Amino acid sequence: MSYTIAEENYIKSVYHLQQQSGLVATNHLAEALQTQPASVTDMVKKLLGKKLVHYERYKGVRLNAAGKKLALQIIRKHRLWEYFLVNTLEFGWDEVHEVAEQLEHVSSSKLIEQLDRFLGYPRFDPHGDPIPDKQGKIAYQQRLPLLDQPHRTWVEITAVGDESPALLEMLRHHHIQLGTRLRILRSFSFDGSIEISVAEQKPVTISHQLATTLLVKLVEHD
Amino acid sequence: MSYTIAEENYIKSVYHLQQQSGLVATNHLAEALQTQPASVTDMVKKLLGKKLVHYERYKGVRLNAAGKKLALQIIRKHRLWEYFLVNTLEFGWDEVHEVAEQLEHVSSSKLIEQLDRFLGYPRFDPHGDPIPDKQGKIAYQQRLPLLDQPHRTWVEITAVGDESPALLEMLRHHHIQLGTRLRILRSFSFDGSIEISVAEQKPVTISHQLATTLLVKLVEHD
DNA sequence: AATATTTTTTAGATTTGTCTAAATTTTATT
DNA sequence: AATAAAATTTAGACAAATCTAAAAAATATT
Repeated sequence: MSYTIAEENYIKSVYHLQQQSGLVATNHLAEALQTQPASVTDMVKKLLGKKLVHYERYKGVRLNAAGKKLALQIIRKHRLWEYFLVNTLEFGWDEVHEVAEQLEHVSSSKLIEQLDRFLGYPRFDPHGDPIPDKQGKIAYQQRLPLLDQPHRTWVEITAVGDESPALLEMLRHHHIQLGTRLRILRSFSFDGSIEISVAEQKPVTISHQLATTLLVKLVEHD
Repeated sequence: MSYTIAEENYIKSVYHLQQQSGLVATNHLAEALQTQPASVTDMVKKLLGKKLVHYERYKGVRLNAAGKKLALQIIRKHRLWEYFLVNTLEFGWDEVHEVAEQLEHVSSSKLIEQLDRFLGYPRFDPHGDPIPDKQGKIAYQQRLPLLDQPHRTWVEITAVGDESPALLEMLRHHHIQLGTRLRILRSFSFDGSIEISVAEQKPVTISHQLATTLLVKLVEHD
């Protein structure tokens, strides 16, 4: 079976929203999709007819198994294209979202398989979000706030809080990207800035604001 | 200004059909687009409203300057994606058309510019059709039937007659592809087959049927 | 030239996805 | 518990792109 672009966008939005709220409210979905609540009700009924969601009037929507599978396929396509745009076509990460929104609706299983292969089966997109595999399986990874980590513990950057070009510029300046290893050496109570050592280089200081955007996992260091 | 997928498909079809016939007939367009003549009339009126075509009732359509420019942009996207699919993602050339039909409607000038750059600014797609450049300029190349060429004259393959997997298999077997240099050594009247020398290798014989699919340009050989 | 055939257009209907305005249900407040 | 407010659904309408059937124009045939 195949789905329209509008249907795919609804399914993707429901998936993201239900991660937080379980049942997704009509108004919530309407806001996410920049549309009217009445339109949401209409479309949700259609998705119910196509057996992709559970839905009860005045209660809310959530995906059933088929809906989740579809959502993961779409998210897989979206994130693979984002990875492609950043790593192959040298897009800045602030420029990829809109284009990936379009590319994710191109329907060809061979295209996605070959793209995945060409890219080397990446498991995380440029923002650190996991790329579902062909079966929809997601690799999980810790995403702990850097600022919660004890001093001198080695960690690795797994994601960043936003996708602004300003943040990207900042990170480039400090040679920080996904996968970069670092540890906190000390923190300053005056302005909340912290001193870190990036990949065993000499220490640098970064602002509190920058530090809060960084999410990490714990790693053993030798 | 931006256009719907339906509008883009009409513009592309008019472009291809008017190459041959000048003015494009409603029925002709309907057949090419696998739709009803009545639908074509409706859409042509819309394209007229958007100032992309010349149109007179009962006479036919043709693109104006704006329509031609748009058509070339779409064809550029289509052929760049085909090149990408074959050369980067290792698609067989019989598998690319349907996917490129979808990708050509993705709208992002940065995407196309970066793709073009990544591919090395190719001027011909995998079938030998020219890829319009950013300005819509097309590189022309001779496409002479191989069988019309005098014996012992060096030529280079510039295009092939069809895109079947069977032909692709045949060409791979003989190490013939776009850009391959060869010359006819002799021809056999019995079955129309010809003996050729591919890239100075030892001569091989190919069938008349295969030979007729090959289009070439003349080259100087040293 | 008159008639038949083909091509094209018009008229009216359908589907998809959306909208506004009004009605209904749920939730919050007094 | 009654009422006010918020959320949601229903009803009816609209634009885009298509369709079928009928009418009109152009072309071909006798």
